[in-house]
Amino acid sequence: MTSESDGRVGIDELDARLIGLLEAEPRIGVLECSRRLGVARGTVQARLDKLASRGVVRDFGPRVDPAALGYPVTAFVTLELRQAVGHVHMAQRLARIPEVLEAHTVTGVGDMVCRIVARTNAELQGVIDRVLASEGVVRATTVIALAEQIPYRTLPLVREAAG
Amino acid sequence: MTSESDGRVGIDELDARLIGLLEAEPRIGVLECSRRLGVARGTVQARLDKLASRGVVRDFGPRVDPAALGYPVTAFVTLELRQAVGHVHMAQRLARIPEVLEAHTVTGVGDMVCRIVARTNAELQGVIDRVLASEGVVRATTVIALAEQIPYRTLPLVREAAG
DNA sequence: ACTCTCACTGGTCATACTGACCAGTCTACG
DNA sequence: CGTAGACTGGTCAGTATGACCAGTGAGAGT
Repeated sequence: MTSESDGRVGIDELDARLIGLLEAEPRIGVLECSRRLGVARGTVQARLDKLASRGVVRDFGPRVDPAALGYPVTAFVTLELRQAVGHVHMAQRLARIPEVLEAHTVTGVGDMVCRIVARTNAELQGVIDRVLASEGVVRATTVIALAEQIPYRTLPLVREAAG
Repeated sequence: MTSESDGRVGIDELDARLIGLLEAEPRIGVLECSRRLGVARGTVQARLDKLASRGVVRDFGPRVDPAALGYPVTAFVTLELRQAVGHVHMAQRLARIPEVLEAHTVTGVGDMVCRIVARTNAELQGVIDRVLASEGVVRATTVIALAEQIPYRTLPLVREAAG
């Protein structure tokens, strides 16, 4: 189970190669993976099962591109909440806005950070308005993402974890 | 092709249900999808092909959970760059740090926002140091994500786009 | 009214992947 | 030294896949 020397279960170099392979070509299937990695099919299957059961690989769901859906504008909004309003309550409100793709509570002056998208810069205003419509927001700071210099990735991290 | 009335190609309600289905249970395959959606298999296949070719569904790659990999700490770092240093150059430097999962150039006083992860809060410092080691960073603001109130999602947006 | 195009249906077909097994080998470890 | 765990290389039946096809219905354009 690739416990290096400590008790932690970690990631194998084979695991990393497997994930990398599936990342690059998700459609190839277990058999082809085993061929390319030079191991038996059962091994690949076992590794995948283990990665899935440990939660390292959550699933193989479709990765939707909001831009292709017609929402090319991305922005990050930092919310400062009135003390009285709980994060959970705020999160529930945000969850009802489809354009809110993600929300975190964070340290610092801002209490929450969320990622929102919109069809246009003009509509972005509308989305922000809906976010702010929730009473309890004392202040909000919005920055618009101009370019995705590094698109979301986990591969380097996986390789790093594999050692 | 689901052009509502304007020239734009959009998303169908069937498309949305299909994506939702695959999001919930990615392993079921085309045939099972067709059964659950009550349409012919060829239709599902055609829809999927179209969604893929239009880029709405980028791929079905493995979704890796950094926390399960041993990196439970997430933080957002806002970088203010010296004018002389180009974003591209900075992005290249950041790309070499595995813990940097994502980076955007943004409007506002900060010039870049990036998402980083670390094994512990202590190691987070190390990661930030590596980010700041890149000359050209005038100032950096870090906020640590305490909780993921809304995990990254696109389904509501897909449904919204489907109308 | 006619025809064209397009999407969908419901069916077939051969291919080949899947998940389940199994015995045997090798290594690390107590 | 013996055991547990991981990997190999093989088989097996079941079944999904991708590629087809003819026929139908709706909508657009002539």
